[in-house]
Formats: sequence, structure tokens, C-alpha cells
Amino acid sequence: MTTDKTQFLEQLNHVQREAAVYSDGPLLIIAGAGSGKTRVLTYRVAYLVKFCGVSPWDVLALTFTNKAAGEMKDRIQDLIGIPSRDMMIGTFHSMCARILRREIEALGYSSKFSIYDESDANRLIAQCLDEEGFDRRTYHPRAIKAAISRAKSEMADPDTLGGLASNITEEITAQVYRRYQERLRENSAVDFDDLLLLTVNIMELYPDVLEKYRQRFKHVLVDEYQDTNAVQYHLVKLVAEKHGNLTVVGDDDQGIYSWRGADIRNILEFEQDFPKAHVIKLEQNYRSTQTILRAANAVIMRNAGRKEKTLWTDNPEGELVRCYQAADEHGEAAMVAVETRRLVEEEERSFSDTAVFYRTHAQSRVLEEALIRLGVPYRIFGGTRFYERQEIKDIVAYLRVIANPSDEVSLRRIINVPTRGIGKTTLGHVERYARDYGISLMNALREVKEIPGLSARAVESVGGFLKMIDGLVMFMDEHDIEALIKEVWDRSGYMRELEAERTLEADARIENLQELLGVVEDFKVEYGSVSLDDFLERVSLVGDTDEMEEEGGYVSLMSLHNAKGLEFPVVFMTGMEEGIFPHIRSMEDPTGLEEERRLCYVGMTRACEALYVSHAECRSLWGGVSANPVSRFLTELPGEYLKETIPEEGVAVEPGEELDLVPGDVVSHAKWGRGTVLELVEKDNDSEVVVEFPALGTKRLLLCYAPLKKLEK
DNA sequence: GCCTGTGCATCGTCT
DNA sequence: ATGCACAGGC
Repeated sequence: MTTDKTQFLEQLNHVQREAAVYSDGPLLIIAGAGSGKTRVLTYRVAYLVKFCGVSPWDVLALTFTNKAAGEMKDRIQDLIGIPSRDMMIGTFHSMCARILRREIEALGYSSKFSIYDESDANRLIAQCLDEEGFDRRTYHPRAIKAAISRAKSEMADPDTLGGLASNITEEITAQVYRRYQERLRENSAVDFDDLLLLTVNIMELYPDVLEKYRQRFKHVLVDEYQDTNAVQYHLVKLVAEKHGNLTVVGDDDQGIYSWRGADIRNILEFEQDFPKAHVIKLEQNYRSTQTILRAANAVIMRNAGRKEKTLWTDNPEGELVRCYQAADEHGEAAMVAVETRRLVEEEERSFSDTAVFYRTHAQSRVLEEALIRLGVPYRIFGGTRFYERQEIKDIVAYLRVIANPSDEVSLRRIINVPTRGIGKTTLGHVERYARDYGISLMNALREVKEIPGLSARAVESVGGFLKMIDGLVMFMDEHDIEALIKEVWDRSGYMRELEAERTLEADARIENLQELLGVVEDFKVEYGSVSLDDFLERVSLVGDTDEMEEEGGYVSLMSLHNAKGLEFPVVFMTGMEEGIFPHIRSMEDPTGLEEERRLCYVGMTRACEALYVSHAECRSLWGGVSANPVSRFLTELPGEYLKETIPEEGVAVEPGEELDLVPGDVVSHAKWGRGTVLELVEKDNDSEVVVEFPALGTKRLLLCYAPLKKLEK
């Protein structure tokens, strides 16, 4: 920590320094990949606090991921030496959630509102479709949800959407949207889009509220500005336009979220929006080798309509981009696993230096299998998140009902889990009663004795359920969350049920539930005491992918989208095939393709020192096998930057290929020398061979990428 | 009321 | 290949 201003600013190059100290209104920082964007943002905040008399309280810094927010917090804390807890640094969504906890009652929601994730929302949409009498097989809830989501991110309400409708599906969407929104409010629940939208609504409806936040956030900074959508744009504008202390950072070449409403024009037109805006371009890359940077530039150059910039670096030239063509996805995965291990064993890398990227999560499983087989530790980011697992969602649904009894989606989820005799028929009667009397489902349950057509047994079951919930609500008042969670396991019978099952799957679920306690523990360490509301909010907004534990060292597996904002010494980009990447669904129009190209650029520029690109000649996906041509992004890469990578010496044995190895054969390994085959193991499509090396002992090798050569006896 | 099997549709990226 | 919705049997 430094206190001397000159010394402080010496940590930056002169352009970065200009950006850090600029103090005269709106500032746009165009920050090329690896140009020290986060560094500038953190130094800027630290500079404001340390040398300009700005209170940490006055600062609002918005990011898109919790990971980015966490990193910024840590770095600012290091720079200014006061807990960054005092600063509002977070994602758009978490900041809005916090504002809504205070303000949402103005819109008729409970301040204990639930936050519905995609699957909760889809359930509710399905229910709305039913209620409106539409067939949910003709109108897929997911598609409707996506359309509503798009409308919300463009700030269109149901009436607006209905007005724009040009066909029956769009009209139905608008109609479902209206009901969906009503239902959300009745449940005191919001979806992800609402977090932003309702915040904007409140600020527009209640000038005093808006004024409060304008006073509160005297300095606003927005990261990844190219990814903001209309709502986020409005939010930023509402809060920051008056005082004009707004810094936005972004790179139009890294805009990869147009599909969720991000509008790249927000960054391209910043200067029109804020006429006094000053623009600073960061063009020196500190991250990648010359070769990697040039290769990435060669790809992104193909896009039209970019803000011209010339990214350069002083870094060494570095090694060529390594390209590997595998026979199929297993061969590709094996290459990644073998190479990763080799880097650790022979080039003094650690596993945490390495990241493996793919376009879709479906590709991760094969990679995972290969890594497991070679004993390479890894972590997967994104995909089926911890919090989306059934058992976690069930327990969280209990907690939500305890916190917010209006939350019908959660109530329905748990009312008969584990089964307690409140099935379809019973629920149907209760629902009907609730509708007839215009009361909530929970309140209808409380009047169960009045509901006609219910058996004495059903009445008893409902009574038991209510008694349990009420008991838990009372329990909550006097205990902390850990105790509450355990009590839920206990009283609901959920844990008993799992324990009785005695299957591997059930054991895994129990482990996950234990892990939920671990989450509470971590949360406590970070923030001190935790209320149920705080906890539920975190569960809804923080993907486990955001928690990157460094201990031990793992290879990181993640989607390209997940990779944004990160960097790794070694990067593998897999599945470089037409139809996979660029993704088939993006290939219909040029805009989609350009976005994929930006995604490719993002992926490549994550690499500091070594970049691998790989593709498979054929790939099993969606039940069938397809032979995909090599990705255009690879063919766009000038050959001078590429080097074919093949197993050194020896032969690459592709899966399925006959290999006449038998126990007793003598083989030569490219690095480990001579060994004797002990055993051959057939596994699905892969074969393994167990080889005894005199110097090293027994090794298991994947045959599809084994740098092995059979020696004549 | 609950469980199991079958048929069907889907198959992207995130908060 | 997977996951979801519904029908039918217990």
C-alpha cells in the first residue's frame, strides 16, 4: 500500500494514468484485450478515495460477473487499505437486488421477495399457459420465457409487446407475459430481468427514490459497457447523468451478449449520449505474446464496423499457436489431458495455469472423463450449477417459503416433497378454492377444513405440512441459518428419505446438501453474520462458478462466455469446428457470425503464453455423429502463426483403431523410454494400456493419444 | 396418491 | 443422449 501519489501513479503507463486521474465528467475508456482495464478501474477508484477526498460510500462500480466484482474489491482493498465492504461494487443484478430489498414495497411486492431462476420462471410460465388455456406443447414455456425476457431487456411491458405483435404467437406471448407478471407479483417474486427492470421502474416512478440514489452514488463506474442492455443503460443514465461522474470501460470487439439484449451501440454512441465525454484508448496489451495477439487480431479483423484500434505489445514473440486435429472428441480430450499433464511434469507449469474452453457445456463431459483418467485435477465452471441441482433447489425452496409464504412456485415445489399425501387431486381442490376466494395458495391451505371435496386424510396431511412450516418459521426466529437448514432436513423428512435410499446418487445428493452448509460457512466468514434473506439472495445471484478457489491447483474448464475477463498462461480452445464454433444457430446471419468471431477473439486473448486450438474430424453430438469441417476461425488464422501439434515420436492411436499390442510387448514412450505392456483395458470407445517403465513404475496411458511406439521384440 | 415406463421434443451462450 | 410430460398400473 502506497501513500505517495507519484509513487502510486508510477504503477501505470501514461495512458492508464490519464484514465485513472481524469476528473472532468463522463469518461469512456476503450480498453483492448489485456490492456490493464481492471487495473485502470481499480486505480481510478483508489485514486478518487485516496487523493480526491471521495468517500468510499460514494462509489458505485458495476460489473457483469461476481467474479469480476470480487476481483475489483480485492484489488481496491489492497490499494487503499480500507475494507471494500463499504463500497458498492457488484453486479448489476446484485446491486438492483439490494435496492429492491429497500424499495420494492412501493410496487406492491414484499421486501422478502424471492428471486426466480430460469427453471422457476419456466414453471410459472407453464402454469400461466395452462391458466390462459394455451397448449404448452404448442407454445413452449422456454421459448415464451425467452421472448418475454427479450421484451423485458428492451423495457417493453405486456401492452407494448402486444401492440407490436404481428402474429398469433406474439400475441399469445404478450398475453402470457401479462399474466406471468401478475403471478410474479402475487408470489412476491422477481425474475432476473425484473431485478433490473423494476429498479428502473421505481426510479422513474418515484423521483425521491431516484434522488436518494443519485446522492448516494456520486461516482459511477461500469465495466464491460459493451455488454449493457437497454435497461442497464437506462439505469446508469438515471443515476449518473445528472452529476456526470460516469466512467465506462469496454471493448466493442468483446461484445458477446447481444442475444440477451446487449446493445453494442451503447458503447459506440456513448459520445453522443454524453456530449462532454472524454475518450481514452488503451491499446497496449500486457497479457499475451506477440504471436497470440497477432493471431487474435487476424481473426477479429474480419469483422466489419469495428472501432478501429491497434493493439500492440512489448511482450516476447512467444511460441506458435498449436493446432491439433483429433479423430474424434475423445482424441481431442485425450490430447488436452495428456498435454496438460506434460506441461506440469515437464515444463514446471501448475494445473491452475491451464484453462480449457469450449463453446457449449455439452462438450465438457468428454474432457472431464479424459482428465479424470489421467488424474488431472480440474474444476468445471458454469454448466449445471450447484444451485440448480434438484436437492439444493428443494431445500432452498423450503427456505424461500419460510421467508416468503407468497412464493407459490417454491411452495408447489415442496408441498409434496418428500411425498406426504398432498398430491394432484388435493392440490387441485386447494387451488380451486384459492382462485374462487381470491386468496393465496398458502392461505387456502390454512382454510383446508373449509374446502369441499377433500378427504379427512388430505386435511390431515395439509395440517401436518402447515404445522411443519409454521414450526420452521418460529425456529428461524431463534436460530441461525445452519441450524435452520438442518431443521428443514429433519422436519421435512427430506434427509431421512435420502439416507434410506442408499444409492450412490442419494449419497451424492447428501454430500451436496452438506456442501450447502459449507456455503453458509463461507458466506459467514466473508460477511460476518448472515440473515436468511441475504443467504437466499446469494444463492440466487451467485453461481458457484464465481467462487474460484486457488488452493491446490486445478485446470479450469469453462465455456467461452465464462472465460471473459479472465486470463491463463495456457489456454486450450476446443471444438474449433463449423457448427460447433461458430455455433450452428449463429450461422444464419452475419451479425451472429460476427458475434461468434468476437467470442473467438475473447477466447484467444485470454492466453498469455501458450495457445492450443483443436478440432475433431468427427464428433458424436445429439445422438448422431457428424463430420464437421474445421472452423472458419482457424482457416482465418494465417498459417505462419500455427504449428501442427502431434504426439512426439510414436504414433497417435485413434479410438477404434486396431492396435496389435498384447501383454509382454515392448514399447517406447516418447519421454519415458522403454517399457513393457502389462495389460490392455477396453473402455467404451477408449483403450488404455498399462505399461511398466523400469524407471517410473506402472503407468496407465490412453491409447488414443499415447506417444507410444511398438518395438520389435 | 404414487410410481414406472413410454413417447416426444430438444439440443446456446448468462445473471 | 437427455429430459420432460403424460398415461396407465398398483
